[in-house]
Amino acid sequence: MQERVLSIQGIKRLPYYLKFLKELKVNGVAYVPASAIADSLNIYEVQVRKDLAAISRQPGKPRVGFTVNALIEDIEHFLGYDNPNSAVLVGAGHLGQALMNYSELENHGLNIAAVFDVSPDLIGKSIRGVQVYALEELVNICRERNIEVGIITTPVGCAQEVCDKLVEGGVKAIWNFAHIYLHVPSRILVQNEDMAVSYALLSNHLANPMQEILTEE
Amino acid sequence: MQERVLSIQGIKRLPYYLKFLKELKVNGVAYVPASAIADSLNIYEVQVRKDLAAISRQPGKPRVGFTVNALIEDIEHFLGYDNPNSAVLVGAGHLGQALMNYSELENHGLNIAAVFDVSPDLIGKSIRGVQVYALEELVNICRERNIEVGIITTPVGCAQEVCDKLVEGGVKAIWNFAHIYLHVPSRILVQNEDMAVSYALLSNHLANPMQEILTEE
DNA sequence: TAGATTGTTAATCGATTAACAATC
DNA sequence: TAGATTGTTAATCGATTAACAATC
Repeated sequence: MQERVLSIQGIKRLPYYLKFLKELKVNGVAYVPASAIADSLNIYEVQVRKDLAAISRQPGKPRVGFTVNALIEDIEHFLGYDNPNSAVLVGAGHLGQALMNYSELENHGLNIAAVFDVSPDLIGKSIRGVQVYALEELVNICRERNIEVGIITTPVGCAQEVCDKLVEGGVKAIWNFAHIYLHVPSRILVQNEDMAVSYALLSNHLANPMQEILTEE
Repeated sequence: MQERVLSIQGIKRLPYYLKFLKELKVNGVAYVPASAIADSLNIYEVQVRKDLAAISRQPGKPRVGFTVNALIEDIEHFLGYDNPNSAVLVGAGHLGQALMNYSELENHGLNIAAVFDVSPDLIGKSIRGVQVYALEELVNICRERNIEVGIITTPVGCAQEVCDKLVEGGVKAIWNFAHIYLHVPSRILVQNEDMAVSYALLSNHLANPMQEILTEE
């Protein structure tokens, strides 16, 4: 029997599978073969089958395919979307506010419990129903409310300092949008979302068009 | 002789090397060994050496290391930061405005020539000195000004439609921030920057802490 | 000279792709 | 039954890591 292990690249594909499956569901489609998922994303169907074999709790049926509803549930479960996490967001600039408006996060189990900023204009107000606090309160509020995830959308200059406070406050993971390599204890996961890295790939491709760089991230 | 080719993962590391090297330069450091770069990012020094071997135009010197200034120039050249590209940005919400404020992009050769939106409140105004136009003008302005890069920061619902217009307008690459797999002719590069993908990795890790997922993107 | 650091070649690891057997 | 689709095992490809020779 195959080991039920999914590659990191495979995990990255799951949100796209999920999006496609939800569209099928809305259109009332009950079953889907791996080939249809593969076609929608321009990848090989074997890859889809391997990914699904690692995460689906019921096997696909020959001549029929996979049950759309079951697959949606399995992917959501594997990605932990049924496992609520409490978070704080630090840095209420445009990027921070873009995240606050991204309702998918809430649907996927991420509850932003508090926002932090340095601007006196924002402190004490609320954004999308979430209170904005001064940075000084970060450690205490994280501890009191048992916060698991810290989101850093500050300027790069204070990102490490904010990160240290989040760690002190006891978070398990940091979602970092600043272009900096954060130093953290090894038990903490840092997930980087770095526009500078994404731009580097784009710029490099435009400067060296002979290189074959794939469209995937 | 080694082939001077850099892996995609290697390209993703370059912006971090660059950031570290610029800090050294500010501090007046003239030479740096690969081991110092590796230490700053918690990676193996052999990996740094391989990456640098692929992009540096002068070799490193035994007992001394690499020249900081030369390395900065070589990385910037390899990433195409000395190769200016003209761009348009579609979708002037929080995420779009965050990008407009990200001055690194301009320093790295990306000039945003025009912004597009559907909101009558924004059309005709300017953001950070860049004029906001109605979506109807997208194709024409791309053609007239020879735009090379289209940036999509719209809601997911209109992303494919905007993408089609950018392709019609003749862009070579699309920097896509919407959670959607864009269908484009094969000559066009799509660089995805997808928060939903990044979040999936984070959420999966929190739900299955036994899995060893690395901190790198 | 000895030692720090470089660059290269070979080995390992991880992910994708190909070939094929199993099943409804 | 034939054929569509599944899942698995083996082969290939790409990236990292280890071992080592070269140089100032």
